[in-house]
Amino acid sequence: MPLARASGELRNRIMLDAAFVRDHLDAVKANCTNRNVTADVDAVVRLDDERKRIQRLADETKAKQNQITDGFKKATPEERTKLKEESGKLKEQVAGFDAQLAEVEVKLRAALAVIPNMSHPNAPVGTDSAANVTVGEFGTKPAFDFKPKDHVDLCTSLALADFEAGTKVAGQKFYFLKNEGVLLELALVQYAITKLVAKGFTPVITPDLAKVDILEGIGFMPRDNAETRQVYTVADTDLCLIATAEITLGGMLAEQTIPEDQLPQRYVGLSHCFRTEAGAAGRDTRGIYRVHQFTKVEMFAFCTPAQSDAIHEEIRGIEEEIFNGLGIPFRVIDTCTGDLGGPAYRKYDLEAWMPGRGNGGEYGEVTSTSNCTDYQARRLKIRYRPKEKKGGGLPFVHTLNGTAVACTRALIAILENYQQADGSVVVPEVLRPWVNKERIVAKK
RNA sequence: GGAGAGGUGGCAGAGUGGUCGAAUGCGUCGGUCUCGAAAACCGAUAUACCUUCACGGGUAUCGAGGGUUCGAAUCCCUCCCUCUCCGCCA
Repeated sequence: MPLARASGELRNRIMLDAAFVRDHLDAVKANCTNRNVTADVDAVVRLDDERKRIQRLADETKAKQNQITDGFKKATPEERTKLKEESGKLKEQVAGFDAQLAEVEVKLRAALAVIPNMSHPNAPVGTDSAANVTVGEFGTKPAFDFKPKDHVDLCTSLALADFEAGTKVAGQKFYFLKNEGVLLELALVQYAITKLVAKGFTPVITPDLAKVDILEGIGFMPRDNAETRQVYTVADTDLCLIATAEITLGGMLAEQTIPEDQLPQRYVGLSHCFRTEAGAAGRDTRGIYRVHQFTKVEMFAFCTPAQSDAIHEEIRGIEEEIFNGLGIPFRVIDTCTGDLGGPAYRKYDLEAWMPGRGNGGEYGEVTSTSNCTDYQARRLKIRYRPKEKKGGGLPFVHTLNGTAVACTRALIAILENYQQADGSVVVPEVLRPWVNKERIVAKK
């Protein structure tokens, strides 16, 4: 099968950052420090200067060529021979400049690629998760008068999942869902999508694979070496298994210009998610907390810069509503700068209480919502056409994403919080229309 | 997978080697007219990058990449995509 080519449009995507870096050099450097990222910011300016220099030379040479062409028609035969000769020389020069330009652009792109997005002024500053701030707590942790089981025991005793079969068929960290495990997953999907459609989100089922260019535009690094790569690549193609529908939903509008009056656009996408979990070997090996494949309902929004802060709060509110609706206790974390990753400008995590986790229960991340401002839009070339025309180019949209329901993690929280002394699990009320029972009991 | 047709500006749609960044229509914006509106008329209306304090100037772009030529939307090659028909299949 032939490899699909990267489109020319996408190829130059990261170039556009250079001017911003140049204009905010100190702020960008400080941000890298806050984010605990080592990046040669000065190299960007240096390489950008070089790029401009070469481009000017190339453009001037091309202009000369065009002049020759313009004068060709009224030239005498002798003059024409001369002009052809001259044009040939210029052509060689242009080829040289273009080659240099391509080389510098590759370097510039590489230098820009490691620079993270700027950070929200209110995001807590800190280099690791210790600096994260809890900004809200919801629900009441269940008080058990028995020793609560973890989700692995519950899955096994209630026959909701088969981990051995998963390992046999696909390897460690794969699983089969069975019985009410299946019904619960489907119910969670229905619950989330139904709720979001009612809120005006457009439902989408996305591809489970996407091209490397799209992954990179969203901020993933599929070209990393196999040891550190977070996504699966498909051999002999330029495709990856997606790690989240954020990838496909964001890519959906790549290279488009959207009229301002069509913003914001809110989508709710359903997909499978595939993660190599490179670097997580040995961690969370039990059960379905950290797996290579799971199902997720994801929110995604495209909007103007003026709208993104409010939509971020809106998405966070929806995530809270979903977990409040499920009756699961959780807390909300305002992620600190060092923990934001590359694309996020600000990020909130919802951490659900998981009574079976660790020693006597622990919080575990169940959702995450990020405002990526124009970081992804620049790379994917998603612009909007403002109502009021102003000078200088079309601005980029802002993109936001947020988990509605990550099925495996939600499943853990449900099973562990809703378990009963007799080993059964009560089905959260909002899921009963789809599960069709109030309680999951052991099979005979 | 096979055969055919086609990919041009916000949209529709001309353009088959030389002022073509691109006719025309529609749309949009501004103006005239009007008490106001419609209609009519006049004008403006692609994007990116480089350059300039600014006016402006330059380069590139007609699906993508490469080639022929002094010169390519127009000719040649490769690829991608869309449509129609056939085959196959959930």
